[in-house]
Order: sequence, then C-alpha cells, then structure tokens
Amino acid sequence: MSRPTVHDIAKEAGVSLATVDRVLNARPGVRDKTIAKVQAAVARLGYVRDASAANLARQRQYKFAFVLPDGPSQFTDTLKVALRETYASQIADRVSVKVVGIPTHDAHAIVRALLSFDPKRLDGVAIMVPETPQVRDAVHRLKDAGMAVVTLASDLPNSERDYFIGINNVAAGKTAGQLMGRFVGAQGEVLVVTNSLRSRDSLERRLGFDEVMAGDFPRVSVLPSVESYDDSLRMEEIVLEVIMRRPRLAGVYSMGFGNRSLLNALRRSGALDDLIVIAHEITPVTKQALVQNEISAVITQNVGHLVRSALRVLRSLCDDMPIFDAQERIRIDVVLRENLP
Amino acid sequence: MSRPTVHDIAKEAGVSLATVDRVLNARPGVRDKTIAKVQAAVARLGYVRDASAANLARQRQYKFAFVLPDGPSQFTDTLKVALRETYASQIADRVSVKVVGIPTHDAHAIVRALLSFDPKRLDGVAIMVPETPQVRDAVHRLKDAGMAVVTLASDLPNSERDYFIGINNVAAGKTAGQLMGRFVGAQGEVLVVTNSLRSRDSLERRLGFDEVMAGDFPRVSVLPSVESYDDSLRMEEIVLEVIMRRPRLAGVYSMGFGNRSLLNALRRSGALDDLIVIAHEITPVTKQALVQNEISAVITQNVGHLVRSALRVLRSLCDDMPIFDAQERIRIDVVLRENLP
DNA sequence: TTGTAAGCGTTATCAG
DNA sequence: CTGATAACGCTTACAA
Repeated sequence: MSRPTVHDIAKEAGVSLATVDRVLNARPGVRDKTIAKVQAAVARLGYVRDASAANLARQRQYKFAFVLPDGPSQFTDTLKVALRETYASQIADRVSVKVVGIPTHDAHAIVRALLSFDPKRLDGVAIMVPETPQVRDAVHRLKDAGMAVVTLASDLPNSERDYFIGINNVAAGKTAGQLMGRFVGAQGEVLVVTNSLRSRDSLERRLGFDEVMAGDFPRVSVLPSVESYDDSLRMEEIVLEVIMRRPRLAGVYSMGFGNRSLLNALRRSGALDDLIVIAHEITPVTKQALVQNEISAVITQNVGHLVRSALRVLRSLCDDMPIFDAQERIRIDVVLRENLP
Repeated sequence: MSRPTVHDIAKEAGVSLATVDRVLNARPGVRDKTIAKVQAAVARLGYVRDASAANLARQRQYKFAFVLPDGPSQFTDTLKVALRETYASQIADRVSVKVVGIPTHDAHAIVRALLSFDPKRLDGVAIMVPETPQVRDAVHRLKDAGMAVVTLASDLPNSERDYFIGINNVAAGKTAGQLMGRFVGAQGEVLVVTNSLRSRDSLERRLGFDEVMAGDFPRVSVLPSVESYDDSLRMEEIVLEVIMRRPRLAGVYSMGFGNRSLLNALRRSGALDDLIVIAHEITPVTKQALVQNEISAVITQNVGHLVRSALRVLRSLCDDMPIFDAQERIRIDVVLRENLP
C-alpha cells in the first residue's frame, strides 16, 4: 500500500478535501469536533504531506536578497559561488535571490541599500554587515515593513533580526586558541591580526581566543590585536616590525580578512618556518598556504551550509513555520593540511 | 513574467506537450527536426524543469535497504538516527528504506542477508560490511540482478559496488597523525588500538597515521596495533598492561569502535592526565570524554551527510543520472572540546 | 462551517 | 512519429 493522500484522509474522516486542507494547514473556520476527526484520521493512516505537490499547488515564489560586502574578499567570493550553486538545487525551489553589494565602511550607504528594498517586491533579506546604530535602525524599519531578516556570518544581536546564521564566533576563537596553545608548545608570544575589531565576529573570536590562552596556556602571552583597516600595506609593515622586535614570537592568529597580505609579510620576513600560523576561512589563499605548510590550521565554516541555512530559515520565516535550530547550527570546521576538502 | 513551462515550450515550438516531454526526457520516436525545434524553443525561453512537478507526476518510489552491523555500536546507532531524521526530510522524497542488521564477524550470515534481497522489490542497497571474498561475490550477484550498490563508511574497492560514500580513511589517519604528533610534542611512544585491522577503514587509517608520524614526527614512535576483536575485557587488560610497561607512553590513537572500554581502561590506569588521546567518531561516549578533557581530539564524519549522500547517489544510480562527486565528498571533521557540535 | 471543482507543471497512456 | 487527455497530491476560489 502506498502513502496515504489527502483523499484518503477525507474519506477516512468523512469530510471533504477542503476541510482536510484547512485542518492540515491550521486555517480557521473548522469546528473543533471536525478538527479532531481529521486529526484522528491523519494519525490513524500515518499521513505525511507531500511537499512537492504542496509547493506545486501553492505556486509561491519567495523573493530574497543577500546583502554582502563588496570589494575584493575571498570569503564573500566563495559565499557568492555557494549561493549560485545552491540556486540550482532543490533547496532553492521557488526562490529567487538577488545579491546586493555594499561598501562595508560606509554606514550610510548600507542603510540606503537596506531601505531601498521594496517590501512588496521582497520577502526577506540575509545581511552580512558591520554593527552600527544606523544599521540596527534600518533592520527595525525592514521588520516594520514585514520583511524577514536574518544576519549572516556576523550577527547584530541587539537588532530586531529574526535569526542569526553562522558559527558561534566565541567558540571559533576558543578552538583557534586551543590549537595555537598546543601547537606553539611550551611558551612564546602570539600575535593577533584582524581587519577591524569593530566587526562583531572579530571581537568575539578574540574573546574566545584570549579565554583559552589565559586559562589553558598561561605561559604563552598574547599580544594586543593589530588592525589593518583594509590597508594591506600598513598591515604588512606592522607585522614585519613586530617580527623584528619580538624574537620570542611563536605564533600568529589571523582572525579575519586579509590573509593574503599577512602571508606576504610573513613570507618576506623569513620567519614563517618558525611560526605557527592559524587563520580563518578556507579560501584559495589559505588553502594554498596550508598545502605549503605555511599555515598550520584554518578555522572555517561551510559556506554551502551557510547559504542553504539562510534560505531555509528565510522560507520558514515567511510561512511562519517553526525553525529547527539544530539543523541550522553551523559547525566550526578545523582544517589541517591532511584533511583539506 | 514567470518561469516558462512545458506548455510555453509547446506553443513556441508549435508541437504538442507530449512531444516536448519526449524531447526533454530524451525519449525515442521524435524526428531530428522536431527535436531541434523543441530544443530551440527551450533555449529561447530559458526553460528549466520544475522538479516538484516532475516528481509528482513521475510517481516513482525508490526502495532501498541499508545493511549495517548490528550489535552495540554507537556509530551505527547515530547512523540509524540520522537515517530516521533524513527520512522525514525533503531529500527522502519518494524513497523508502529499510535497515537490515548483520553480524559483522559472520561472513556467511552477511552473504545470506545480501542474497536474500529480491531485486524486484528493491532498487538499491547501501552496505557497511567488512571486506571478504564472499562479500565481494555477493556484491557481484546483486549487480547482476540489476541493483544499485554503494558502500558506506568502509569501502570494498575491489568489488563491483557502484560508489563509495565515506571519508578518505588514509587522509583521516593522516589528520589524526598530524594532531597526535603536534599534541604529544617532543617525543614519546604512541599506542594504536582498534577493533580489527581486517576492516578496511582501520587499515587505511593506520597507513595514513604511520605515514605522517614517520615523516613529520620521527622522534615519536608508534607501537604495533592492539586489536580487541569485539572483546572489551581483553582490550582493557592489554591496554592496562601496555601503560604499566611503557613509561614513555605519551599518546593513544583509537582507530575505531570500542572507545568506551578503552576509556574505561585508561581511567582505571590513572595515566589519563598525561596522555594525549585521539579517537574516531563523535558519539555520546567520545563527546563526554572531550568535555571532560580526557580525549584531546576526535576525527569524525558527519553521519547526516553520509546518509543523505547515500540516498542521493542511490537515486542517481537508479535513474542513471550523473553523480556530482564534489557534492558527495564527505569531509573529515576535527572536533576539539571547543568546537563540539 | 463545509464542499465542489479547477488548477499547479510534469509525465504517461492511448489513439491517430 | 505525433497529439489529446487524464492523472499525480495538494491548494484555493467560490458556492452552498
């Protein structure tokens, strides 16, 4: 016997198709007694809705936008690739997404982009933007307009976003710390570099990193963060200087973007062989450095999961269906040369 | 304007629905000229088939079986859980699977189970069994009967299985080796334990582990493998003995099942604090040991991916559709206490 | 509060 | 070789 359908339920419960549908979709206008009858039939026959058929009949088109930093970032590049790939798969059934690039450091431009969305033509947005009061306010306006809003990779915890899709960055920092501590060994100094501590993810990673280093590896000392502010030359200079001035330097932890210039500086310094380097995000640059034994470990998140999760959550939000948090929890991946994907 | 449908194509090409369908699905009995007309229309309108509708109309039911070791294994338990979970999701659309338990050490029973499958009532099987000539032969018979056969977690490379779903176990061993070498530090001895080296995955892991240890950490020496053969008491005894007799013991690498009894032995020995323990597969036991700092790292594979991948591949095989290897490559996950899922 | 009937985009069955 | 036409399981006007 094959799977029961709505027809079977209708027959079993002695009601019509429409009533079955109303009960199944919790639509109003059905007597409690009838609801019970239908639910009993559902339970008795073990009915489970055919999602394909439902979607087909429903004819819904979800329209989403992804707001991502533009400019040359390998991470957002891989994100865009993943988006395109997902777009061709089943999960992107009946959704159309457009990608909007924004200049990360221009809060006004970001707000302008967010507010330019027409709530009539857009059901939801996934945004990856730095945290500023203006942005939080823009999120507020989007929510007021009835849009679903999720944050991607970097959260806006005090905004009204519906959901955060990304890793726990404190835990990611802790993971990096644990590896750094064990790899460095007995003692030494560790340099921490990032693009900017203004971005929430960097801040949280630093927090986790410091906690583990202080707790588990007290004999390794962590230097203050070096911020590059998108200025790769400046970053290279500072790194070179630190290496010269710090003979006890044993490790470098790169918390975010700018791995290319960091690696350039390290290569030029000639100290790479003696340093444990740990970075974030698998990109062509970090991959190659891993293969060449220049980086010891990369902490990363699967961007494929990221976009699929965002899409799923946005859809659930639009249909106000429940979200299965367990499924949307993005894992923190540790990549060594040996387990490169 | 919304997405073009087969109707639009039919109109555009000036043919009927049925003909469009024949062309789209490469069915025989259409004049070349008509094919060309239809394909032109498809290209012109940018048609892309609606998978939901197709599945709905096709009404195909895939029947698969998963052949898994029975007996108390936490890994197969999580596998079964993942199977049930996937079963409720979209990926399992129109597939029904049954799980068949087999006694790992009884080659005849395994063969009997495999040959009991009725090719008329079953489209494909995913099997996780040890490699023996009899099993290879049984796979041959299944293939002859027209079934799709994939190996799960542990491969049968010299059989006629269609596909292997699982991690590269040599690489997994290498990953464990790299972590072990770095965590152990300067020097010492490392004990390797497994259930049985007769299983291909253990063998391959050992291979990778040894290669990295010998190459990158020549001052750490790796002891011969201890095999437990499902006898947990025996294993506990041997481990305790090794710990007593080997004062330089610095690490233990557990390549497969039996983590519970291994940990029991180590706890009883009192040497756990001074040992680096690396194990495979996240299970309740290894998870707890990670939290308690008893295990330093766990190499694992996402069982959810494993079963979803198996299902996808089996389906593709049945429809002889192409398989996207990149999507089916299972990643080797490294789990520390800090990035526990 | 409930029921009827017409789709949604494909595929499949029969005639022609 | 090609074309009508009826499913597939579910949703949704519209009617009762």
